[in-house]
Amino acid sequence: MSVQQTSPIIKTRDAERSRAVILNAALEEFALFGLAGARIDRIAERSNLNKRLIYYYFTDKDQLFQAVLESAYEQIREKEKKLNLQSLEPATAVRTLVEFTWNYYLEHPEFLTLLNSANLHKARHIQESPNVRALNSPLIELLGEILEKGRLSGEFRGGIDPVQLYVSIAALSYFYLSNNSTLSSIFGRDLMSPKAKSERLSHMCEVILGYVLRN
Amino acid sequence: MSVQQTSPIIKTRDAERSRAVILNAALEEFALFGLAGARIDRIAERSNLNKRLIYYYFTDKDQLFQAVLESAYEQIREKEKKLNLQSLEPATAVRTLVEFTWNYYLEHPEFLTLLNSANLHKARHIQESPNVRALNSPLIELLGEILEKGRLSGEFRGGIDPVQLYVSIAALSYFYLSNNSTLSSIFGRDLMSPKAKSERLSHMCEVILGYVLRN
DNA sequence: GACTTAATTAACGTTATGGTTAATTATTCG
DNA sequence: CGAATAATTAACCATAACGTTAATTAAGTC
Repeated sequence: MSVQQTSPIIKTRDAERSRAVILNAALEEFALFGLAGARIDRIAERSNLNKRLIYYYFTDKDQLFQAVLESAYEQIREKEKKLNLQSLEPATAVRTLVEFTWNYYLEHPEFLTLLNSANLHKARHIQESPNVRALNSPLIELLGEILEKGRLSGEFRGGIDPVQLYVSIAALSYFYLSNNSTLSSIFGRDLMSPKAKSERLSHMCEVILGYVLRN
Repeated sequence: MSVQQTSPIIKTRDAERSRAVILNAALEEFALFGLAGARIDRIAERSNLNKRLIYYYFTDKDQLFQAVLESAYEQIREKEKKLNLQSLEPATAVRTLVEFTWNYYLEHPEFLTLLNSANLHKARHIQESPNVRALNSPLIELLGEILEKGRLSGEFRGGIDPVQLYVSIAALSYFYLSNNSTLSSIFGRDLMSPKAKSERLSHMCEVILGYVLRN
């Protein structure tokens, strides 16, 4: 019975797979250490692939970072689409967006640290990426329509700028999670306990809906 | 007439001054490149002092970063105190806090990037700094009192957690400014024009006061 | 004004790091 | 099957980066 012996593990070659594995390892590394703190050698180790392949597929560290960013944006945009906000009542749509944003950031802390790195570099990597800029959040237009619908039915106040609202919705979750460590330290209070998290979500919904709803 | 010739610039020695110069140069460097991206050699150049002095006064990069953080926190706490919120009407106090936060972040972008770096490192440098933790935002207690006063007079709603409110106030300004580059890029809209900035401040005041005020 | 101590400097050592060279092994395709 | 091409590897290079050694110069002190 000649079973696969010990571990010579015959690796079948697959460019797509290798590329994806590297991208994922890089995502982890960049999220953990930032762009400057990330180590190419460590990304190679993480992916169990030869370092040279990173350069083979991504040219250099910056382009690798750019690719990681692009992929991260694609992923959140993908999930945003699935929300189908246009089919919901305006108030429900806004609440759903708040909840989605919160949960997405909670489940993807890498996304936050990645964006922080991108911003430290003045979004250079995004500007150089036609891909990301093309994804140009159609969410904003959708949110505009939702606000208009709500205003016409009389339940929303008028004059709300969808960009301001979107930024505020993101801000409330983002800051709490991204700065959780310093905040918890300063306040001497665990902001990530289940109770704290649920209180945060309630609070954010109250703030945002309180603002949007005419009353 | 033997005037101070050319430029041998007799440097008087002053430990306090040197320490302060280094601290300031380090603040700039860390704010610009993050902890990992910052270069000790560059900090030496920035301060026009010998590199060895950095180690002489601050031991190593991490402790230097910690000192920079401590100093940054001290500065904002100092300014917060001067607001004298306790002497204002509750609604005015809250509005003042929103405006102060916005302006402070606007005038001190280094503070934001510094905090981002601190958070990337899980606030390790703050936990190791009894100094910062002692500064334990007395603002929260003050805010609690303001909320209570507003509730008693009937103009504020009840049941507001001062920590949640404080985090939200900070969040609205912080995220907008810290993530300004990516946001501007994604939305294809300059968020830092005077008009955009003034709109942002109005929006934030509406959101926060709308939440706090009973109506 | 010699002596001690504190501030400052130049030069150096070691390791880590991004990136490359050049060879090798698998895969594809006529 | 055999040539051409694509994926993968090991070993290497240059330099940048943190931190140190050890000497030097200014400031106090008696």
